[in-house]
Amino acid sequence: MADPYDPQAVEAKWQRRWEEQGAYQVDNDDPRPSTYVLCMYPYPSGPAHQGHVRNYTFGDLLVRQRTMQGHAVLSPIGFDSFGLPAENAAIKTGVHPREFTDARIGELQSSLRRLGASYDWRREIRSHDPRYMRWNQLIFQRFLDAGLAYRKKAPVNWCPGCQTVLANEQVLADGTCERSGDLVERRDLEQWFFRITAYADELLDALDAVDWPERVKVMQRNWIGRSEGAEFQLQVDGTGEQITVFTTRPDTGFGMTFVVLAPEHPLVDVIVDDEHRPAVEEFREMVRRQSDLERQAGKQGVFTGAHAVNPFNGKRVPVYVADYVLMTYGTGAIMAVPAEDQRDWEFAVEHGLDIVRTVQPPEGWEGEAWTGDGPRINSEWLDGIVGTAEAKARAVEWLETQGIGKRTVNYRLRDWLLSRQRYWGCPIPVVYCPVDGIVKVPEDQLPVLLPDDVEFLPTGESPLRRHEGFLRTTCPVCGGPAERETDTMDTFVDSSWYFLRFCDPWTDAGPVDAEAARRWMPVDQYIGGIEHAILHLLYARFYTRALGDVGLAPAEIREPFSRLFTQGMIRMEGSKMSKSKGNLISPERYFDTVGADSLRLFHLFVGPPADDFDWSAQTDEMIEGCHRFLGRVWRLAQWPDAHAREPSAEDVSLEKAVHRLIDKVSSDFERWAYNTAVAACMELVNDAYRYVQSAAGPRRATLDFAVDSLLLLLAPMAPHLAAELWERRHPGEPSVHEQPWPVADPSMLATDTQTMVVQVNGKVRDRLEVPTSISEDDAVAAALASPRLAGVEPKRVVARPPRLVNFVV
RNA sequence: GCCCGGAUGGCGGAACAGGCAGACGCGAUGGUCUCAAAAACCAUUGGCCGCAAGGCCGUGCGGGUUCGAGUCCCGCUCCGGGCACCA
Repeated sequence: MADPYDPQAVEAKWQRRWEEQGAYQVDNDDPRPSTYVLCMYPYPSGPAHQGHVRNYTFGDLLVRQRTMQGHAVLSPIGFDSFGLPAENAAIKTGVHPREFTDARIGELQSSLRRLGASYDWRREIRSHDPRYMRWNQLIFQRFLDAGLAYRKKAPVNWCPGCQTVLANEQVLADGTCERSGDLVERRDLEQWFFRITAYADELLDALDAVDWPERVKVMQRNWIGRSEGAEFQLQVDGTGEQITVFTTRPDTGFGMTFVVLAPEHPLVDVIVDDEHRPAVEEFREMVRRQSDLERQAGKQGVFTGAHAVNPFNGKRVPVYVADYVLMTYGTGAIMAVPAEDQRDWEFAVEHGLDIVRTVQPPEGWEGEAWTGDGPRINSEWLDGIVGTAEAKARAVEWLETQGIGKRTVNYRLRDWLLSRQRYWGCPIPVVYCPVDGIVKVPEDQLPVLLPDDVEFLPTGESPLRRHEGFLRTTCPVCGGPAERETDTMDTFVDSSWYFLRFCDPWTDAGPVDAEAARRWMPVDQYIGGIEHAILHLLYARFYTRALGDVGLAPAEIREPFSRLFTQGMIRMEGSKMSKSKGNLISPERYFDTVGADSLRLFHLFVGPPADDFDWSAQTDEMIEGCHRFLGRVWRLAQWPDAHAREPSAEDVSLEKAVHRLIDKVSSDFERWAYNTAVAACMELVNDAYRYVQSAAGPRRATLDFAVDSLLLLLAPMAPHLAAELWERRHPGEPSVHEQPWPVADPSMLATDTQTMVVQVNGKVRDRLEVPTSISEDDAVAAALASPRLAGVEPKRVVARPPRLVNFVV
């Protein structure tokens, strides 16, 4: 009898061998057709968690299968190694973020190797590697040259306790600082931005062509938030001032009964009259102190004392300042049409302002704004028009002929604020000179490195700010004293182009080698968590285009990821699995017991890869079940006795089942149905056990075909076990992963007979075994002959041979 | 509030194109082997009625289309996610 299945021994052996052989290293001049499979590179938080296991199991399956299918598969890995947790750890423990991060990377690497994931480790990238930082900084400077990076004053989250700016993610839902608990304020500070809005249209339109999950596309579309409308000018009564407003409903202009400016709008100061100035000032001050959350609480506002003229009907309307109008969208000013906008309606009711309907609402509609379609009323030359689209077009045309407005498009998307007042990130490579202003650090001095001799204190302020050696420098232009930029880049910058660097991570000539990028890009399959549906994926799409447009990458590569798969999240009792919640279940304990193959198989089997799943009390038992299955494969593959004989009906039947399995697993892999692929393999093993234990016993050739096929199919799923069993069965031959992916013989896919359902009025009355090729007449005759249908006199017959016959009585 | 998903046995899930609901696994029950246990193997396992043959009910709820609906349509309920005063 064969030795028992010892996953630890088998897995260690094959992991060592793959490592020694460089099994999944691929060269850029590899003659085979190219495939680029990429899992989102991880933030190194320590040993892998189950979310990593899931992600890298899916990726590894694809890498191994495509390799067996004859492709040169680029499968790189790296680490998104800048970020706040390392800095927080430094503040807490005094360990330098670099030391901390390198240790976490070591742990995660070990987990990935023990999982049996196959990478070209020669191409590894770490965001905090000076060789990567150099190019990060060069890209920034080229963007600066091209006007794609700029600096401007922007409202930011300011924590008075920590004396620093916070990222949005660090502000809790109740508007307080996650660290100090202080109420976060808004402050206007100079910040760096990337001009992602310049690409808004292209980023939106190109979504149609990518093979991505529809919900991710929808999220990106909503995030970009394109809305078409018109901008036009209003005269402020008694002054020379004009207010420009943006609206998506120019067709409702006759219903404008007031105008609202955002509290931050620069015209407020100019148009407010003396009587109302104190109240307006007080209101603006109150809004300035409010958090976003408070601001959303209600609709408050005050009258400025000024009036504007509605150009549609020449009427004087009051100008208000209100918190529900945002300076950051459109022009920061609106024409308020309470009858057709619910927010304006509420404000009008609160302040006793006029409401004039310009679209006739349906019968019985009252007490609210009507935003639907309907005949125009109170609108002079628009009266009677029913279609909103037509009315809009007419209104815009009118604004244009009057010379006071034009058709415009607005986006919800804002430019990308990339500065972070943090230490553990890539320094922004500029200096500030009192004479020459913003000056780039000369290219031959890149990268600007982070100084090591810094103190990490719980003040929240970046240590760079207090590091004189870093801060004080000389101006590259005039040689005079200058101050270095102490902000670092958002870590999303690092992850926005790493996939391009993977194509040739060695080149010294620039961030991206054009030839290598042309060979591998775009990524054929990108795999990662749904939590990156918006930011990372949008930034990467922007970066790929911008790099092309500034000449740092081939300009024809626009979309970085042609296919995207977003795996579901692992939850525990309904909440997202994360380290901060302390609910991690380490994969290491499974590696040490049932082995990596069993854990991999579990993740493939537990449910659809795109769905979330709950890690529950039952999960260990299910992993145990996968281990049990692999044990059955282990013993089946080394089944001691089998005979040589002419194939019997049972032999042919098993062989056909194997062909169907090959067909099913292949197509299930393509449609991300790993769970049913595993189930089908289990079913075949069950069949095979019945087969080998039958009275006649197994036929050697049939059993070998079944087992070898099974091992080939399992090779991407349970790679260690498949490799070990294949080697035992085929000593001296190339390994299972070097074999071609099996292909089913179409002539063996068809079955001779199948079950036909006989129904009466749609209810199953009998099941008959019939030839697959049965004719309609024969099917009906066979069904009628069933003793279970005695006395049935059909009024109508629905025959769908060979699946079903239904009699209507 | 708006936009997307989802709801199937005790549990995870399957049913890919409107045609056998519950594949596969977990759990449970019974059996074989064993001094015993573990492991392994075999069998049963949606609910109700029935000795049985068999029958009835059953995919969140209420309608509808169809010979036939988990699947399509209309109206809800609940759960999850995204966006959220975006003019």
